[in-house]
Amino acid sequence: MASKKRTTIRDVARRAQVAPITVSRVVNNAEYVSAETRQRVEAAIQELNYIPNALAQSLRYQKTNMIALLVSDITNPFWTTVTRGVEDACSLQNVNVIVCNTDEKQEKLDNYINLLLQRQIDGLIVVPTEGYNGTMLENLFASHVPIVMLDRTLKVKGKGKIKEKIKGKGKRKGNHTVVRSDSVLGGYLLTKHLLELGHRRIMMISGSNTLSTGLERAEGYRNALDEFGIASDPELIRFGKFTQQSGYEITVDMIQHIHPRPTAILTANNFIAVGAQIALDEHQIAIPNDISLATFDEISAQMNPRPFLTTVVQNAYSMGYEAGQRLISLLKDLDAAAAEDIIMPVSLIIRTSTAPPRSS
Amino acid sequence: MASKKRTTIRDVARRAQVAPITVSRVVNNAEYVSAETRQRVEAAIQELNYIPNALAQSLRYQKTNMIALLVSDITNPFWTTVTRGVEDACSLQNVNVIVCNTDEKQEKLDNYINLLLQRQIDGLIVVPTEGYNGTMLENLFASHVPIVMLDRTLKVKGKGKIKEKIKGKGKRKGNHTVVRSDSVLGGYLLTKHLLELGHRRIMMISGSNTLSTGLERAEGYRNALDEFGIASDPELIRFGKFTQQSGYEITVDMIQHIHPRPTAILTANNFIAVGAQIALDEHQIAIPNDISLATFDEISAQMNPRPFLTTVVQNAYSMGYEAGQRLISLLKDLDAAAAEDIIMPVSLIIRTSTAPPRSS
DNA sequence: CTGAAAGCGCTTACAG
DNA sequence: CTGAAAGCGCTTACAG
Repeated sequence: MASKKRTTIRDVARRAQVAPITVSRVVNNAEYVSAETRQRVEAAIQELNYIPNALAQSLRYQKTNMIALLVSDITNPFWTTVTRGVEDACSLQNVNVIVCNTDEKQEKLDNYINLLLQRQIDGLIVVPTEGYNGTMLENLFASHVPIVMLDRTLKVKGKGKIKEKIKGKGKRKGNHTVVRSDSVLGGYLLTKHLLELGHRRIMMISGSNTLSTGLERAEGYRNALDEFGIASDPELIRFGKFTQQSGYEITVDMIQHIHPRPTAILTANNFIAVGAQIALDEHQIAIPNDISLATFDEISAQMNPRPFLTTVVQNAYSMGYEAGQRLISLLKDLDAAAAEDIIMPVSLIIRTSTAPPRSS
Repeated sequence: MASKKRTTIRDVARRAQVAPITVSRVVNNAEYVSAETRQRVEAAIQELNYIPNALAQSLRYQKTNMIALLVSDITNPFWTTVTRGVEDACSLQNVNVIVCNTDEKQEKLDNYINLLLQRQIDGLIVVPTEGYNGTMLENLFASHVPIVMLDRTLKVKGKGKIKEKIKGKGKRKGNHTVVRSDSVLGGYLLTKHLLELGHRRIMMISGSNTLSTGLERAEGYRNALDEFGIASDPELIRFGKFTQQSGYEITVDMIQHIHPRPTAILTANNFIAVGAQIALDEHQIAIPNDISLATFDEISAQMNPRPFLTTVVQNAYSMGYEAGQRLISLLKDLDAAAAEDIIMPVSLIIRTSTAPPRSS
């Protein structure tokens, strides 16, 4: 059987007739190495096809130059775009990004965190999973590893430790900061738009009520109703999941059970919107003639080549980029965690899925 | 600023009043450690929240227990399913999988390979990118790192080294094997189905002609035509990319320029099919009344809740699982690379997108 | 059952 | 400009 050993710095040193440390100097093109020696070493590196062992380097440097991005659903185009932003911000600083898909599963998140800590990851960007109540996030916050909480924060019922540690609004210590979109504003803008069109019975189909995004988008909805002096009907606010399935089910349920029917629906993300669309479609309820539909986030271009949904868009790329930058500054100085949360702006795009209600 | 140092085995040893090696024994629950000592050490581990440094372990073991999966497009549900198969096969053996998305870009593939080799990855599962002509794959084959080439092999024009090394059919040495679907058979089955329905002008829209999958699916198509004694019209075979865009463009081009129009289209993957569908739709060409459409791979459930396309399906999950298993056996014994390529079966699912041609 | 020594591959001081 | 020693955190092989 062929030898499995990889070429080491010692092999190169022997071949170039120098000490290992000299090879190291050439590789890291540092300090004074005579042109002649350098050439000899470089030749040896070429000939032996030497690749430095990053494990040994990291062990010595006490730094891996790797950060991880833990996202909840890599198939969502929103997250692939965020990922691109993170990668671009990090590659400028020669930091490598490991992308891990938690698939909205707490065990996966916990496994990854554990694995990454073992592998001495320099820092983490974490999108917590729905309804998270695992233990690793707490461990993580207890560690000195810099963290950026992305998009969502956890809202735990009761005053758990995690809540305190994770909320972090205005907090001045700890090893993390938060980068997220202005969900409250987004919910407000969408609702206000519908109210201004004349809608009075507006249904909010949100995601998980264990996630800040789910709660805050509903909060913005309520704020707008308040502003217009409309009492919010509890029947018209539903929490579920941020999935197509959930959007579909809640919409069907609404169609069957809520009378009079709302004249507009507001969904808390793109997947929910698609589910709602399918349900409305199946029941021959026309958008916007019979019901208006507005949503957070764009539908993927593939599923929806000609966008027609009125939407609040988050700038996914910028959000990723900011998160990457912030984590890198934490890497350099953990105290930077004290800095304010980064709250990304959102903007309303009005398209043809929203119109005045028929009755008005 | 808070200390960034993580807890080491030495800290634990000090606390538990034992030697570091004893802590190591407890952690790896190996050999004889007295119950009393073990308890003391475990307590110290708990109290200090000790996490072993996998970098140091890997350096010592000369093994990382990590393999990487380099896929061409993580947004394609085919590849997410393959990924799940790889992960399941590997997790049974306590091997961790790093998933990297090359996005069909050669530079990304080369970067990842380089990075992963530096990080001493134990083995790789690689889906080469379209039109690859980089250098890292060659380096990789020159190394002793076990590799599984997945789904596609590279076809380089002329007899390049890479070609020889990668084709590997029946070869008895080297550090890799190939796991792929039976593309020739798939192309044959789809075409035969259309021929049996009475179609005689069948257009094949394939992907890249630098990839085995693109070429072999067209080969199966030609085989079936041969069998039915039909001369293949070069105008009716088109290579492009495995993308929706490419499928769309080629279909539009066909609609505008090819007369008489083919009565059936065969697309080499799901994305091409979606592009073709959209183009046909835009030109009010009905499926299957005006033209039949058959394809490789399923369309994602999201885009297509009620499947109606006649399809050759590859078992993506099994393919991933087999690839994972094969790589793990290579890890244990590189000579296993000598084993035969694994060629996964495909099967034809007939739905409503194919029907006899109108003229017949 | 427990520990001191040596070494995985590299780099940071420190000498020359 | 070049190198010998020491150490990053861990475990193997050898002593006791």
